[in-house]
Amino acid sequence: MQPFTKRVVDLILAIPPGRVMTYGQIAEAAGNRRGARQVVRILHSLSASCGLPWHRVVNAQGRIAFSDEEGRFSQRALLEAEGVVFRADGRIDLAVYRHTEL
DNA sequence: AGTGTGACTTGGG
DNA sequence: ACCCAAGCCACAC
Repeated sequence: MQPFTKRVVDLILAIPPGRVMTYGQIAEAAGNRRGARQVVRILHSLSASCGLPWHRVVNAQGRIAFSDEEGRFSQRALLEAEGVVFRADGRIDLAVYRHTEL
């Protein structure tokens, strides 16, 4: 496993319940500001096998980055279960829930 | 080897 | 608010 990948995984695992991080933020924290898509791929490929909390990762607009209807529903349900409140337009307030890596 | 695509981001009009 | 172009990078065909 590459260093970048490990960093990304660690960062995601370090997100406390009720908080979220954006792809770009994770990528930057992991050392590659332009690696948002890489983060996406990692999540997509490892969440299934490693039980990563993919639901705590959203796009820069505070919206669930998912094309699948079921996936979005699941993620919303999981986040709400952790205390995250969604706005009327289906977004979450990043100013409140964004987890900064210290 | 070349091309297209995506669970992205940022910046400009 | 919305749409679009460019940047970046791994993977599938």
